[in-house]
Amino acid sequence: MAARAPSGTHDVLWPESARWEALVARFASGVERAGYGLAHTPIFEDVKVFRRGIGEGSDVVGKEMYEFEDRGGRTLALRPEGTAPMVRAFVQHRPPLPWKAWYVTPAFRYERPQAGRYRQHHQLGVEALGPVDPDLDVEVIALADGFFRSLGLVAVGLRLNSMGDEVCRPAYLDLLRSCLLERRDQLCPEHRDRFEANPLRVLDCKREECRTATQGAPGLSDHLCDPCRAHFERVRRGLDALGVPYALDHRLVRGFDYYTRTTFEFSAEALESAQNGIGGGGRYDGLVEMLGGPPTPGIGIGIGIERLLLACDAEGVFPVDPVPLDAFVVDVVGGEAARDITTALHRAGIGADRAYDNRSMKAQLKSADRSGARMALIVGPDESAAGTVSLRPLRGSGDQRIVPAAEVVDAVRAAIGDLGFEPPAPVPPSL
RNA sequence: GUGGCCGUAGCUCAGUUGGUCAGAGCGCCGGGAUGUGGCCCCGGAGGUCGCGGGUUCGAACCCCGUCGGUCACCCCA
Repeated sequence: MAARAPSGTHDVLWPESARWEALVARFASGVERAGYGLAHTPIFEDVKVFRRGIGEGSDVVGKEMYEFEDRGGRTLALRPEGTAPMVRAFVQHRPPLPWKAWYVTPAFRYERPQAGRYRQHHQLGVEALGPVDPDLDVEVIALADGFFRSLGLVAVGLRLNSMGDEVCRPAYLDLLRSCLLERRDQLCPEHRDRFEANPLRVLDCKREECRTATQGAPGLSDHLCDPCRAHFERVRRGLDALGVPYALDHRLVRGFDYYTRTTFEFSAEALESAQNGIGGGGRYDGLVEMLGGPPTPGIGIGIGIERLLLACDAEGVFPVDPVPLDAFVVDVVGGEAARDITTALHRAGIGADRAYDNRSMKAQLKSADRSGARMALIVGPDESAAGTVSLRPLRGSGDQRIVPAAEVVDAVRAAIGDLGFEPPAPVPPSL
């Protein structure tokens, strides 16, 4: 049996990997322009980092974590999401507030794979700690919105809700519980006997029974305390002012316990598969304390790279454009010329590849063509004897010509311009 | 964790009611070309038909199991 990647994981090979790089770069330029700095944190953490914040009762902590014990007896877990580790890093280092950071990371969850859902997926995200300012919520949401649009995506929906805080949420939950108790018989079998622990789940249930049973149920956003209501209104006003479209959705419930106040979810409407959530996040004003830090509010968003790319495919946007090589060296007289010329080109900052194993000219030129290189540099018996190289354009227009071997680097550089391409960027001398 | 569908060459797939059914296209390698890629033509390599049992005179084709893939539920990115 041939080895293969574990279930739910996947390899990202060239040229798809180029698209990933471009996506990350696009995100980075957007958020760094807004003052967010890149942070790398370990891929695994003490399992408590996740248990405390995400919540023991959540599916992610309860049954989806990749947990393991290391040789020292520590119980660790591969990160199932990006926020908790970032907050842990904040608690540990206490950078000055406000702390605005972004990340790109794999995330691991033991779930049954399906379209747009993987056991290892990758997320881009930002976290902003310190301010309670609703404009910070607006900033984070607007950054994500702008990022999606910059990719060319059009069919992206944004749903918005408020989870309240420790003041108003408990009271609301009691209200909702009693309401559900009255209509218990109308709920779906799944929730009939288990809405006590997390009644919000019922609002999020997609079954027809629960849908109709909760038709007139109270929405959390209608039962917010004054500070939460004011915060929510200012977030909405900010989004309105910036022209970021959204829909209020009091059924929007997110699976992590740490969320307070503003929560939101971006979905790709162009995706026909079930998993169309491309980004989600919200405020977590109690999370820093849960992880042992001083009371510090915060807000963040996580964006799924795989799903985002699927959404781009569905809309036919954000295509890959791999950077082509400048030259491909064809050497049919032993290979020493290929070795020397490609190295000289590399040292000069010019992209060059070559054929190996002394194959036929036809085969080498075929490789040259497939490589996408802009020109072939041919060294055959004639050139070898004359101390020259034949420069044959493969892309663009131009005639084949013969140049002295000693001047091949300059000739290639000149030819790049002649063929109408951008000149190669200068490279550090060490390369 | 539960359920539907699927599992034939590197890739996409044909394979009629079980009896030359081990194939095609693409890709790959080589040749046609007097040293010159892309198009075309010719040839070649490559598969214990996921694996293990069973039924049968005979199974890629039927049955059971198993592994893998895929989609959906759940949940999330």
